[in-house]
Order: sequence, then structure tokens, then C-alpha cells
Amino acid sequence: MKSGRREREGPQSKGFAFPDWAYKPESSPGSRQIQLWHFILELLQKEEYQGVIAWQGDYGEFVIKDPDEVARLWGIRKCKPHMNYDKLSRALRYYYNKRILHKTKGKRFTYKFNFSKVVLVNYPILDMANSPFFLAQNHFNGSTGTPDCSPEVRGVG
DNA sequence: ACCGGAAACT
DNA sequence: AGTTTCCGGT
Repeated sequence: MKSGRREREGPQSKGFAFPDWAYKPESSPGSRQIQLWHFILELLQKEEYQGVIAWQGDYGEFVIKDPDEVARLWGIRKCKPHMNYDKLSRALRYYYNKRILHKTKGKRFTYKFNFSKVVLVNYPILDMANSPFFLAQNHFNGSTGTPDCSPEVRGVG
């Protein structure tokens, strides 16, 4: 039988799930703040946000059901009170060239992840054996979405 | 709604 | 580098 870890699967998710190691606590080396695509993944992972953003359609495809709310939540996380969908979507558009995302044309508020890129670039799968991802996964899942500007995470020293 | 250049900010 | 802000164009 397969030795891989079981994939996360919500009760009502239609067979779609990320492998556990796709979850990462923070951003890639270089930037300290959470990245937008991490945040999107985070919302997508939680069932309480299925009315706001959810997987839909093809593999890796998701639809933003409530653009204003997603923008609001992103604004809270980044402490940008004036965030809106216009600006958030600009950030998503920068992912096109980076090949992290692309737009599903014709479908409103619908984008699609390029998992091969997202996964391979950000997580050295080959190094999974002794990677901190399995540990990080717990950290990630335990995250309640504390804003990066929160005093809790800001300066302790 | 969606696109992408340009400049500013971190 | 990864956005945030702004905006003219489709």
C-alpha cells in the first residue's frame, strides 16, 4: 500500500484535498510576512469560509464567492484597512507571470492554482524526509489568523 | 470584471 | 521581492 500520509479531506469536499505538506506556516525565505497565496490556501482549507471562498470546478480551481469579504480578511491580516478586491486582485494578477495562479476565463472571480509550480518551488519535496513541513503543518493548522502587525507577533524583544 | 504599467512602500 | 496604491484601457 501507499506509504504517503493521508490527505486532508473535509466531509463535504468533493474528493479534492491538498496533501498535508502543502501547508506551510509562513512565507518563503526572504519575506517575513505571509504571502497572499498562503492566505488564500488558508481560507480554502477552512470550512467556515466556504461561503466566502471555496474550491470549485477543475483541480486547483477556486471561486471567490464574496470578494469584499476576502479583501476585508486579507486587509485585517496585513493590517491594511483600505484593502479591497480591486487591489487584492492586482496582487493575484502578479501571480500570473510567476505561474503560481492563472485566471479561469469566463468564470467570474475564478482562479486556478498551478500546484506543480506552487509546490515544487516553495517546498523541496525531495527533502520531505527530514523537512519541518510535517511539524509546520500543525503550526499552520493551529493558526487562528493573527494579523502580522499584531503586538503578539511584532516585537517581543 | 478584468488587465497590466507605473510608482511607492515594506 | 511582494505586494499596495492608483489608474487608463478593454
